[in-house]
Parts: sequence; C-alpha cells; structure tokens
Amino acid sequence: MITQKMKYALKALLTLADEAANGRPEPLTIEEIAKRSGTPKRFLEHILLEVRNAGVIASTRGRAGGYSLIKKPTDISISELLRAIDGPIAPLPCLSRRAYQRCEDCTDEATCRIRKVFAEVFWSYLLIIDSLTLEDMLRSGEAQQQVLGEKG
Amino acid sequence: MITQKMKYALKALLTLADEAANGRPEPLTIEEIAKRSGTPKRFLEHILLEVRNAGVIASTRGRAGGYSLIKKPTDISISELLRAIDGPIAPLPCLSRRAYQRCEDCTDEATCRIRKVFAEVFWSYLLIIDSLTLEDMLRSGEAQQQVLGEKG
DNA sequence: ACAAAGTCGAGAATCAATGTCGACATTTAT
DNA sequence: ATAAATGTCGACATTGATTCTCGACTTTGT
Repeated sequence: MITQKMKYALKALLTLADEAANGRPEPLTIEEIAKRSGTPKRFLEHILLEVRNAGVIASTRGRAGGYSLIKKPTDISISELLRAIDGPIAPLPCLSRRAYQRCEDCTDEATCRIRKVFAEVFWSYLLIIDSLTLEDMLRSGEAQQQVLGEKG
Repeated sequence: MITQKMKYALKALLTLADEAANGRPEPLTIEEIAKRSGTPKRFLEHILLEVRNAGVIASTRGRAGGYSLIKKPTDISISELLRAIDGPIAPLPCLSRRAYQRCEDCTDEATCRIRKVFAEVFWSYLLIIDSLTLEDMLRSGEAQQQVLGEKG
C-alpha cells in the first residue's frame, strides 16, 4: 500500500501539472494546492518540502510565492517519488540499492532462498514501475480528468 | 517491504518443506521449527496459526504433535501467503479485490488518475507474483540451499 | 495422572503514519 | 519602514501496526 502522504504528493503534482498545462506560469500557494487537491494544508507543507528536495518542484518565498513544477511530466518518475516519500521500494532491505541494509539475522545472503526469489520478483516489478512518469497519469485521465475525482 | 512475520512464515514453510523432502512424515514441533529457522518461539506460535488458517499446514495436538505441510509446494502460493500474513497486496485499498475499501475522500473512482495508473501497475505485478509458489523457493536454492543461510 | 504438545487472549514495547502548532524567515506592495 | 502574504522548520500529539512475551487452558499419548 502506498501511504496517504504519497497520494497527497501525487495529487499536488497533478494539480501543478494541470495548472501548467493551462499555460499559467505563476506558482500556486500551498493553500491553493491544498484546496484543489483536498489535502490538509499544514500536512501539505511538509510534503511539498520533501517533493522539492526530490528536485521535482521549486518554491518561491514571500508574497506571490508558491510552488511550481520544474520538470516536464515526462521526466518526473513515479518510482523516484515513491522512494522519496515512502522510502525504499524493495520487498527486503537487502534488495534495495540505495537503502541497502543487511537483514539482522542473515548469515549468508548468497544462499538465502527468500532473498533469491524476491529478487527476481523485484526486478520484474522495477521494469514496470521505473518506466512510469507523471505524464502517464496525466494522459490516463484524458477526456474526463478532473482533480475532484482524485480526492482519494 | 514484507514484514518480519512474513519472513518467519516463509522460513517455517521452508523448514517444513525441507523436512518433507527428506521423506519424514512426522510433524515438527513449534520448538523445532523455531530452532531451525531462527524464529522466536512464542511469536512463531501465532504465525503458524495464521498459516494454518490459510490452509497450508495442519497441526496435531497433544504428545508427538506439531505442524506439517498439507499441500505440495507447487500448490502453495506465495501471494496467498502474503495476503494471509501481511494483508492486502494492492497499492491502493480501492484496487484490492478481497479487501476492497473505498478511499475515504474519493468522489469518483472512475475518473481518479491515481487509481487508474496504479491499477495498470498492479495488474502486471499480480501476473508476476501470483504465479510464484513455495516450489520456486525450494528450487532457487538447489545445490547449495541451507536453512541457516536464511536466518534473515 | 502426567507430561508434552498446540491454542488463545491480553498486553508490553517500539516504531511509523498522519497530522497540528507556533515561531521564524523571506519577499513584495504600499 | 512597515505590514501582509507567503514558505520553512522543529516539536509535539495521536493513533495504529509491528513484534514480540506471558499465563492459562486444551488435547493427546503413555
């Protein structure tokens, strides 16, 4: 299960992408994003900071400030966002490349059958999800997308 | 990430399968399984009950009692075990068949772009993991499997 | 009867998820 | 210069899940 936080992050990005698609270059305020995406404002603050740290959006401070996309939707990877918001994707800590962690009680990774079989599943899974971008989400709603339909 | 509980369940099943492969029909006691798989005994009690409720193993009570496999490894689905031990596999509650739950704040599932895109990922993922059985784990350790290598 | 086993509900300890809050920093308009 | 509108940040609260442990009970073979 992806977390609520991740859903909020995606909804925020969709809101920003929709705005950009309508040709508006001005940043959206946290409040506006919260309103349109149905996200608790004070929680969204923290989420947007994390998304910004992931390099996907930029913030402008002060009056007329807010957030805006700084990448094309085709260059915004869903799996990267998942890693940034929810943490490692791997089914086992010993299978994560960036967040590798030896299993506490493991004596030999090379012969661990649990690891071996989940490694294969994981590779196939990565092929699917690593190719997914925000653009795929934008296109998937064509002809009837509406942000309100994503309040959950 | 799969839970520690799931890892313990898999290690217990591997222990039982290895024993059966060696042609021993007697059930293994919780204590013996715990020892061989490196699982806390009192925790394992609860785990084995859940695995039993999933229909994969059977228990014998009283003296000389214990647990034994009641299915062939080829018929023991890893994804079913995951669902029994860790709960729904779906990335969103609204995508789970058996544990379907409407997202709290969702106004229209049909137009939700988050749902739509994760549904596609999920279907592909299911194809991979639904075909996986305990037998795949047994075979994956051929020529050098050892339970000790799976203490984590 | 006794001992060796599984069964079951309660609960402790820790950690993650989901927020809220107050104080502060930055920028722009007037 | 000041005020107002904004983002930033750390601390905290609440709730639920995870990972166990424990004690009491039940079942069965000898």
